[in-house]
Amino acid sequence: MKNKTTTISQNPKATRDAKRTRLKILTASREEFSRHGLSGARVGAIAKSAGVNKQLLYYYFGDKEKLYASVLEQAYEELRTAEQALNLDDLPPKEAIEKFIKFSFDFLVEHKYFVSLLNDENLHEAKHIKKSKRLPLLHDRLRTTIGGALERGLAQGVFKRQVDPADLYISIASLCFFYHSNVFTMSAIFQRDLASEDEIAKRRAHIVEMIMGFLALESA
Amino acid sequence: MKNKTTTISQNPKATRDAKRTRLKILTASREEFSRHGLSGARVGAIAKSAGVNKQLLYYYFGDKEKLYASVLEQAYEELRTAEQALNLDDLPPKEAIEKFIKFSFDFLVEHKYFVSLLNDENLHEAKHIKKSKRLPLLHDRLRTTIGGALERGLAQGVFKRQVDPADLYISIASLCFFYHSNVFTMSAIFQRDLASEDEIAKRRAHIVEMIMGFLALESA
Amino acid sequence: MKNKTTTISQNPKATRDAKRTRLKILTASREEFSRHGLSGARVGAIAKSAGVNKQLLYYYFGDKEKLYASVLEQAYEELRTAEQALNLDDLPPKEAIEKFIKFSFDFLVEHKYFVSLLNDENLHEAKHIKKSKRLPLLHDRLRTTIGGALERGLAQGVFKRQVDPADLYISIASLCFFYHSNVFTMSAIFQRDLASEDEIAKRRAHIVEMIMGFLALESA
Amino acid sequence: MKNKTTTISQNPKATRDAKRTRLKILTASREEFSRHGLSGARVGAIAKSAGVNKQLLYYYFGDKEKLYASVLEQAYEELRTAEQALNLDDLPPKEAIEKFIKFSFDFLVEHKYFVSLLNDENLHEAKHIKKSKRLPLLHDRLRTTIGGALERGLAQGVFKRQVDPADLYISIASLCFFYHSNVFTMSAIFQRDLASEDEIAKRRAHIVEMIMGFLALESA
DNA sequence: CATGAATGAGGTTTCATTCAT
DNA sequence: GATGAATGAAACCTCATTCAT
Repeated sequence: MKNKTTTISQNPKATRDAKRTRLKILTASREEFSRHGLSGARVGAIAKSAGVNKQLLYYYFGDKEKLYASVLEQAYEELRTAEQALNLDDLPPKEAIEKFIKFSFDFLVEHKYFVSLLNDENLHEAKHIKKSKRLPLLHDRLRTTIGGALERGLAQGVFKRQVDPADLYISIASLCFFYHSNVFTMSAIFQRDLASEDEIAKRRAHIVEMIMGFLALESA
Repeated sequence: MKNKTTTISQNPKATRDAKRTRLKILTASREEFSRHGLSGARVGAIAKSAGVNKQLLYYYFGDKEKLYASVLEQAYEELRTAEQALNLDDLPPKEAIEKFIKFSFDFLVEHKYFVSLLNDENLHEAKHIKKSKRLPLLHDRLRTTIGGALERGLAQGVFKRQVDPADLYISIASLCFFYHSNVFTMSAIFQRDLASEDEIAKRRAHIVEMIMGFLALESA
Repeated sequence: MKNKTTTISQNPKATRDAKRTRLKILTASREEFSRHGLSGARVGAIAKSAGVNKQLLYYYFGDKEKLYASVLEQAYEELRTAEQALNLDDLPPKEAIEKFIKFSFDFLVEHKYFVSLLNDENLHEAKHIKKSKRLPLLHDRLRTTIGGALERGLAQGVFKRQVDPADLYISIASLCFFYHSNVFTMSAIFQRDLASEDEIAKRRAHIVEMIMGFLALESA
Repeated sequence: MKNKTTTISQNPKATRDAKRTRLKILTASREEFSRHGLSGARVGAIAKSAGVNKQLLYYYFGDKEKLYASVLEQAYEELRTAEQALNLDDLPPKEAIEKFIKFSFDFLVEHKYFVSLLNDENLHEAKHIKKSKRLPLLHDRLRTTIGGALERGLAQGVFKRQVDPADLYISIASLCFFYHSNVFTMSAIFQRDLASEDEIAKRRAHIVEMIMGFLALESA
């Protein structure tokens, strides 16, 4: 009786498994919201692709907007969790920052939905993630990690300038995020397929060089 | 026929002035689309805020999506026109690039709708602007201008590395665009108001320094 | 051009006649609301029986609840208008009161929807008619009329007691309204068909006698 | 088996006590149905306020409508039981009738839900209470009681007219019921708070006077 | 006796769009 | 060039009810 929940989750074919159902809904929602945005997404489409009754979305998440907020929170958590798994604190400063840049870039390649979700959330002035209490905490840890690497690098002389870790983070995020975020309009305008593997690899290198160069350069 | 339009536009209160009406609709649409995206925008809201009958939107633009495409095209034209007015070709290379960076940043401060419109269009994989024939042309001129400055700078020794003008453009755009595009989520997560005048000014300087530093640094 | 509206309303078959359409909706709504109450009524059923598109109800009335409020207001107006057409002020006091009682009773026989509408509105604690500004005014006139008859009767000695016109009105309304309002439960419990013509006529006489007797009796 | 229930009801905290659970559901239902009517009531709301699982309502009562019928029957029984506890047969005729009037009025003050329930049941043309077999029986006794008092009063000369007990009952019920039933719309229209203690006391006296006066008056 | 998970039908409302003038 | 009236499809959401345990 005690391990009832455990028992059920061990059964992958159980139909009455709340956790599994919740997750199926969340995954389907992420896909739909990232493809069409909050207002373009269709509750019916989510239910269908999750293979559940429409009403179940309401049963578990209340309404469309709360479901959207849950998707956002989950997406951010995924990012932060992966970041922490990098163990940057154990690396020498240059390696740490470089690894972080590459990770930031690659994460977006592998989680394309993240870009669209965030853009759409910005359209709504971040009102959904503002409600989350967990997210700022997760971010604090990241800031400490980057800040630590920068300080160590400065002490060891491999970095030449004092940089606010948040500022650096924003620059890295800018360079990584924009490319994926605007790949369609840029490709259209430059008439050049920026989504090709070659272009992506080139860009990745370009970003690493720009950031590392910046840190290695004495401030004016 | 020719002076008919002229005559009418001289009368600012004319109700039956096609050009004026078209413009009113376009302006209202830009606002609505940038605030809510294509699917979040409401045709009725546009008509109301433009002060015209809903049916007129259809009369002038066909349907919602064509109206959206018109707004996008107009927005891009505005940007490119302003860029050309900078006359970068007449400036020394460093001044030219620096001026371009600052312009790119400031334009987004003053035209916030541009950021949202572009993000939303990327959600739709740029399918609307792909239809435009004018936009690539406008862009070519820009590439030439930046490329020219880079070459002159390299020849004069003020820039130390060979850079593809498109790559540079993307980096500049990344750094400028992302900050405005993601100001809400970043503010929420960092719990710091990145939309304040101070933060914006700091960011602007940071970007200029990063790009100019990059160009001045010998490639690894 | 000027008498455009007039012209249209003269055409009984016009499809694009706002006034006629509004009225059709209102009539169908009155029927549906009186039969099923606010929450039991179906917007779709109203549209169907009015012979119009569902959306049109929203176009004209905003939402279900505003439509309900309009129905209530219209129903009350009908009652008050009919009351005023009685010209009670021109009659001797006894005749006036008696005519009023009979009218009050008969009105409910002929406008059965009125009873149900009012009962349902009381379930909602009169929140819809509270919003109406016209209704209290209409009622004031009635109070004056009844008050006048009572005073004249007292002066002439045909009535023996001083009665607050509002109190009398409530008593009359009670006796008339309840019978129609509770005809179903009473019939069920007494196992006697109180809706038959005979019973109704008997009741009508009984009420007149009770009220007139009361007024003729010296107060204890 | 017999004393099982007894045993359990001695334990007031038992969760598995059928009788207690049934009663909790019934009480919650009475509240919900009287507030919102049959169609406005929500099964989920009842379950929640009864503190039980929704499915239990179905287990005990079959469906929403049967639950509604049970509530109605219980309410009526409460009324008739209280009426019989008055022991009117043991009183002199005038006292008996007067006591009955006052009781009828006060009962509705203290059991406001009764008014709403009955109104709503009339909206449904009494179809639920029609199914009850007990209710007519209960009513017969009442008729006999009132009839007895009327006859005795006539014989003793304190009442001056022959009145059908059912007719008298209806008049009393009308005057008592309507006031509570329509207190909201009447207050709104007269712009006077008829729910205040003063108004209620005044009304109660008025009704007693009107009925007793009627009985004391020789028929025309 | 009791519960949480799940469903299907249908409810109100919104939306882009078209018709008739 | 401009309007108000009207539509059909589909959106979100709610509801009473049943299933599986």
